[in-house]
Amino acid sequence: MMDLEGIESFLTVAHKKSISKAAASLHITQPTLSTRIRKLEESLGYTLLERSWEGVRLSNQGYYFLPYAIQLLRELSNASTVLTDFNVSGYETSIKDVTNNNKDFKIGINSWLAPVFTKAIISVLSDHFPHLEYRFVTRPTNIIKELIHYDGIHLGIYYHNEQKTNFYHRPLIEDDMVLICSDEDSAIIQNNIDHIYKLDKPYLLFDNPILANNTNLVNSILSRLNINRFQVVDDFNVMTTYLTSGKGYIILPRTGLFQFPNFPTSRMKMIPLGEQLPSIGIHIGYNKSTLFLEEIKIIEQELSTFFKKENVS
Amino acid sequence: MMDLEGIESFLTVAHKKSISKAAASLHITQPTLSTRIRKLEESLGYTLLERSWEGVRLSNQGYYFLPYAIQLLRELSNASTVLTDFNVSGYETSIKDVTNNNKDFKIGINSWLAPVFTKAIISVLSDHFPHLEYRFVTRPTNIIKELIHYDGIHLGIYYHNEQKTNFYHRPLIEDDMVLICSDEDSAIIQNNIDHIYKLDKPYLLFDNPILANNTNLVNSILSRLNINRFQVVDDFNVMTTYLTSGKGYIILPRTGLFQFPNFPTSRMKMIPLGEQLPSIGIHIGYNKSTLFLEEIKIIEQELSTFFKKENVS
DNA sequence: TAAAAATACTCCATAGGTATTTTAT
DNA sequence: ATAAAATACCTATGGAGTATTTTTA
Repeated sequence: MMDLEGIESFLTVAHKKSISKAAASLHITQPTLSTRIRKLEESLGYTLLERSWEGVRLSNQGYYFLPYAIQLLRELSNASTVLTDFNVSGYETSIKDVTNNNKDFKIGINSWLAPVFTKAIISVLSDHFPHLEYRFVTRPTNIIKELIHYDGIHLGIYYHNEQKTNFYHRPLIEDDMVLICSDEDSAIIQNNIDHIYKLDKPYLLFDNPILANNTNLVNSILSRLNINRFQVVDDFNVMTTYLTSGKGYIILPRTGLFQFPNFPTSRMKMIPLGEQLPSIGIHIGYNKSTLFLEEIKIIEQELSTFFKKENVS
Repeated sequence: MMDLEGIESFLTVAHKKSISKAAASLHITQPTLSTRIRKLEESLGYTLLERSWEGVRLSNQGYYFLPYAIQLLRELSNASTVLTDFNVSGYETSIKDVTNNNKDFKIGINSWLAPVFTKAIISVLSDHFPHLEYRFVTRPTNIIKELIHYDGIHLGIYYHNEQKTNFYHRPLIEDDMVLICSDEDSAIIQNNIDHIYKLDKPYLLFDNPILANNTNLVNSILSRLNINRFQVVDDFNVMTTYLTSGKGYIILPRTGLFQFPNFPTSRMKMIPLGEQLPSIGIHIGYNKSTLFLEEIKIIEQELSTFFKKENVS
């Protein structure tokens, strides 16, 4: 199994651009570090370094892996910072609220769906359970699903994807896909996605975690539209800049529009794709053995009737 | 050093609520799992489980740690999904763009600062280097700093914090802090933060990564304003819902306002704090030995003059 | 040929297993 | 008394070191 020390070592090698030098700075021998890195590469299944007599340089995969390596290690230390450093700084009584979530009702929501559902949920809860303590956990779909499985949250709302669930879940509403592009480009496309080849622009592709959570969906869109050129983007704000600068176009669930600051703007157009692409389901899921079954039932029911009346705008 | 297997094991224990049962499902013996978990607790520095004769349950820290454990493991598998699964699905030539970032100019920007800087940077680059291939990397401040250090990006823009840097960096602009609250609450506060005690509402506190990246800043705000009650929030959209529902207030750098969808709205007010709280610097940083020094110099210069003219709105 | 990484081989630290004890109700 | 976790002790795998070989400009 993989060791975090191997990942730390990889970072040092990336910085020193040499296994020998990195080994020296880590106070271990060169062969030790050499095998450590090779072990890491083996357990990952791809090569991180390109070796040469002058030292090493990162491979494409190594470059892609680098931010994940850093983030992964920092996630650990961030959690520990809150749990250790913070609790000693004189806020013992109050800062406990950060971590004292043992008995709160915890609602997990996919990040893109937060603006759609939080308001409705808050109002249902204050109507029916005014004294209930609750908290939202906002993460990508797969994390929400795992949090339900591991009892880290009591209720989850997420986009349906290929990943199996071993808890109860059912669809809340169906969301359709829309195409977002600049004003001028929308005139070219004329509501028909088969015209997108006319745009000589890249498809804007969200990087992880979206990409890994929706490999099938992304693949089907790319092949349906014969897309062979794209630009990878890792953030909604950057996406907005690319779109308003006319540097590309993207296909999203309609609910994703809530992520754009100040949508609609004059520089961005939304084209509903209706039947041209399959819709995507938004699901609600929970363990039936949860403590908060009563609360969940009411939320489930209220959200269903709420969305029967008015569509997602 | 910590082992990912220990973290996986912790998740199984969380699910099974018993070390013995988790051990059985992992096909290891109970004492093995017992010591494995204790090793994990020792290296983290806090207790994850509350043991009893009926089994185990998560401690407060265990509950807080759980989403980090999941996210950390999935980060790894997400990176690998893109690097392995994706490359075999018939898009060998095009999907390479996702990972083939070996020679692109990579610009790291703090997530909150992306809407402030990306547009300006894109226009500088298309003016001066129309053929340059570039890419934005949007992460929390500390990740951006580490990415510069490990040569994962060539240029970074981030909020200045206590963490030391071992590369060149200098301030671009100073940002002041603002208080955001509901319309009614702003009438009570009257532009003076010493009146916030009059609001009988929690301070809305961003969870990690913001929290771990700004412990000093957060501590100084909490003690300056004598805040002893707060609500932890992990997402800007959820924050927006809390604010517009009048469920709390928050203090942010002014540039953070760009994160709110549709700001300003009628239900939210911004109160500039001016001299009442210290300002926060926005820095630009890079390794002076980078390949893209020419590009960086011009970006640095253009951004400086750009922000001398017009303030951050 | 020289400077780097890889390989071969030995050794010991530690993770895992078995048997047993402790704990709490 | 029982069902769980913890402890003691032994064993064996694998990570780290030393010495040496391979690689490539």
